[in-house]
Amino acid sequence: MMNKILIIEDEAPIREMLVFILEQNGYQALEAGSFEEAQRHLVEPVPVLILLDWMLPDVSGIQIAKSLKQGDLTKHIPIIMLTAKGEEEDKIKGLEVGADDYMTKPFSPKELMARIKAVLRRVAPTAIEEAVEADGIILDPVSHRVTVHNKLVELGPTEFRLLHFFMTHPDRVYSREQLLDHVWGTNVYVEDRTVDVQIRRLRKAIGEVNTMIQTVRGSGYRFSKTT
Amino acid sequence: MMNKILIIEDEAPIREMLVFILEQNGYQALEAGSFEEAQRHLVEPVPVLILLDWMLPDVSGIQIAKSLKQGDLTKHIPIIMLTAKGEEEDKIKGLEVGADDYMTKPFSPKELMARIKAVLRRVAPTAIEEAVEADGIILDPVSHRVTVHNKLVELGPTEFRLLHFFMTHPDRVYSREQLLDHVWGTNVYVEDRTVDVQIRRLRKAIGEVNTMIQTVRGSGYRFSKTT
DNA sequence: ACCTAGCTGTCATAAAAATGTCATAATTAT
DNA sequence: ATAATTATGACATTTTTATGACAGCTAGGT
Repeated sequence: MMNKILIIEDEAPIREMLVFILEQNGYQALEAGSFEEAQRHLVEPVPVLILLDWMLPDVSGIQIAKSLKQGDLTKHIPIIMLTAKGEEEDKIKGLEVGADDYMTKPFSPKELMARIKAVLRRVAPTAIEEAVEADGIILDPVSHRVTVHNKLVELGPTEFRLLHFFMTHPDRVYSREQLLDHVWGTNVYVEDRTVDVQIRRLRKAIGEVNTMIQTVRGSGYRFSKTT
Repeated sequence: MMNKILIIEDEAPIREMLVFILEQNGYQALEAGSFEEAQRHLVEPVPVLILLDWMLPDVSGIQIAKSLKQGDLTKHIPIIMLTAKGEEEDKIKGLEVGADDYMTKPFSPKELMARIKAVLRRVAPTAIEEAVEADGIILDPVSHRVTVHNKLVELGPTEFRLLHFFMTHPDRVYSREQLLDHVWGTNVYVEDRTVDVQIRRLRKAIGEVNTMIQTVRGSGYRFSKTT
């Protein structure tokens, strides 16, 4: 995962505390004491979120937020404003300018992480999860159910993802490595042969229609209605 | 409260004006230039209202309204149509298809907000106050009572809200985080695992029918009559 | 202000399910 | 027949969920 989060905050102690919390939670923290410093982090690959202090010495938070929301590269990056207590009315301005949330200092690590996750969740709505159908197999990502000829089938998480991938990418051979990338996710270290085993489990689970999961000797596997 | 309102309007200037007005009034504005773009906003948590332009380049407003009123997720979202002057007869069609109100461009911010509030006021009670039933479970928000096979069941506040949410959103998997968002409310910071515990309490409280509260390993929980 | 009872969130631990790997059998290609 | 490749069953480990216990909190009552 290793998502990058940019911190724009002039006070070093607070910044370091934020870094600590973020790294503790599996994020990569980028530090900037000013808007200028921040620039060098605003290049590809761009951070997924920005924590922006409201009170900065030179440029005000409002201006930074505004210019962030104008740049093509940065306009879609959600911003969480950090304000001191009692700057309530800044909240209004902040949200107007395009901040996605704001947080009053001091705050707990728990609150910080909760807000970050909430914002990220809000910004990246789950893709259009449409049900897929193929020759009697129906897979519905919304209810997370799979039926074969209208009979419910129990699948483990990996089997489910594997079948979903196959059904959305039919008539195409995928090597074991490719399947690992797509279904298991990148940077997962497992044996190629593990794919074979999951394929077998999936075939067993879906019964007769498993003829659609085809072995392509020397190449990998393919999902297809025709043999 | 941060209610989301979705704007479907192809002309950017008008859209931006709407955004400005809405945010000024404490709503969160979502923008879409086409029906397609709108899709990505039509996922949980769903907007509370949709402002829909009548004249869109590709699909007509009527069609959009129609398909919105068919989707399970979207059918209860009120729609305000935006029409140009002189398209009077469209009003008829619009209301037929399920629009809740319509407004002729140009309009003042005051009028816009007034209509939005009126529509929300009109819609809210029916949506929220209605009793829900599912396979022997009856939950009545008005009397705040729950019966299972006509026997009264005692629920704590959180259990009640959780059950209510499930019953009004059946056959859908929700992650722990999503449940926290919907049932506990945003800006509440509790552990994911807390959901497990409340689920257990709710299951224990409702007795045999707890088979409807289903664990979906690796994904979350689901409420459904069928297993 | 001081109790009390009910709710809630968290933690520790138990239980269950899923997963990766290996050894071996079966199949296919050369 | 031999080598290469895939299928399968078994098993240990890891991951995920269920459960019980407990302490803090809150609202209502005295």
